[in-house]
Amino acid sequence: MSERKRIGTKKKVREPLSHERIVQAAFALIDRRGLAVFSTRRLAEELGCEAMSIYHYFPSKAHLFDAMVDRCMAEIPVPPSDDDWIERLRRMAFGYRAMALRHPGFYPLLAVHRLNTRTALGLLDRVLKVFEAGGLSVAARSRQFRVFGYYLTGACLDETAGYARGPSAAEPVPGDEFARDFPSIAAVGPYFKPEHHLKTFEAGLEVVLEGIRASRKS
Amino acid sequence: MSERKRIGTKKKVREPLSHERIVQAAFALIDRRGLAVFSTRRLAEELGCEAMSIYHYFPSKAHLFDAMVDRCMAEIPVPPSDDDWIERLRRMAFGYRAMALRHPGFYPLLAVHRLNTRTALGLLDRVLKVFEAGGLSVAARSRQFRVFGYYLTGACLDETAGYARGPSAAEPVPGDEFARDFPSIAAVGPYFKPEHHLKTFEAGLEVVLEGIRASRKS
DNA sequence: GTCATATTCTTACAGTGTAAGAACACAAAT
DNA sequence: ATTTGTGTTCTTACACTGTAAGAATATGAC
Repeated sequence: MSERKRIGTKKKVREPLSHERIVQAAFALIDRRGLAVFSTRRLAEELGCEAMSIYHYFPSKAHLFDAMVDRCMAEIPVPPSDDDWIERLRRMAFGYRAMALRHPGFYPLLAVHRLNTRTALGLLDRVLKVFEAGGLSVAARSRQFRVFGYYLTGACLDETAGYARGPSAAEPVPGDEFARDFPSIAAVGPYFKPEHHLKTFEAGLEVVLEGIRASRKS
Repeated sequence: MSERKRIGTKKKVREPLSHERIVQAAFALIDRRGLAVFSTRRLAEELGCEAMSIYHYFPSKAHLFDAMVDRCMAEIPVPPSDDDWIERLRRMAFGYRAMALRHPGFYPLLAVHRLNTRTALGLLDRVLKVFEAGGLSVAARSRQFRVFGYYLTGACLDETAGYARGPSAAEPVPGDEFARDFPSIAAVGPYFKPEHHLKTFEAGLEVVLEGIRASRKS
């Protein structure tokens, strides 16, 4: 690692491309400017290369997205197995949410993405093992696992791309009409701000976890 | 309405375009072939016209999607207010799910769409009124309303575009390796089939509803 | 008929993902 | 130092997208 690239001269020196660098740049671009404006050409611009150069590392945009999904899943920590199983689920839920909030632009894509890479399946498998450790029957843990996932997906989607942020061409209803025609929404409006998201997430999570714990008897 | 169009002759007779007909055709196309292959040109083909003719009725694709979202929201029945409030929430949850399942191709778009049309806001307002009827404080109903929505969104997304259906370029892990490397997933596999979706949805919904009911005291 | 208006189509453009292959870089072998 | 090979990057091209601008057509009023 002595003088392999002569950094600092004016001569078109550039970090060479790599899977890692491309994935990083894609996250940076998407989480900063949104999925809607993402394209291979813009990503290439960000990387300082031509669009087709990316295809030497990823055979298609879909494969790049797969790699990004994989990376997101790998970021989620799985707590040690000597903790209480419910506590482990709670920790993983927070870990999942933290991942989503680190990638607000990308998360909506992850939420509807098929999870069939080894990394993703490995995580799901480990989550299911926690349900097994809790002593749930096959039927119970398959259900509770899904309910757990439903809640996490819905919550993270709302916090990242929620209906206040999603795309829409309709112009918003003006403030005064809004207050008159939708008084119940207006009343809770202040509580819909981001600073209440964590509390809401926690409250809902506890309910879901309580349901999971209770399902052990049935 | 006697002989306005002479139906049945070979002469290029065609139902004239309309907002309604375009929206219907868009639902048909998307729910049959998926969002990925949808385009204005293909929709025009389905309608028997040219792509630009659609723009006389909707100023952009985004506006068409807005109209479709609106229509979906209008399809959800709101139960009469003399029922028990929890029962009303349960009914609306099933109504919402039924809407999603009627439009499996379109739902993923709806799930991340901003809801700021009058129709959509009207529905949200009526849902919030149910929480008010239940006697929840402003803070409690703002939270429980969101948790309710999180669950519905996550569940319907999974049932329509779930991770078993979403896009992915990665080739699936072969069966024998799967059983060896991901035994916990393999064990619950049979329970992940669509015939178990309803039971799972109901189980999770009851947990969420119980949480909502319990939040009245706090 | 003529005319006004509403509807539909033609053409065109900038942007997309990516196939095919040319051009380049650089280490090892001569 | 030159050649060779191999991995990396770029050039060009194509079929597709959403939609702007305006021409052509249909429809009904007078």
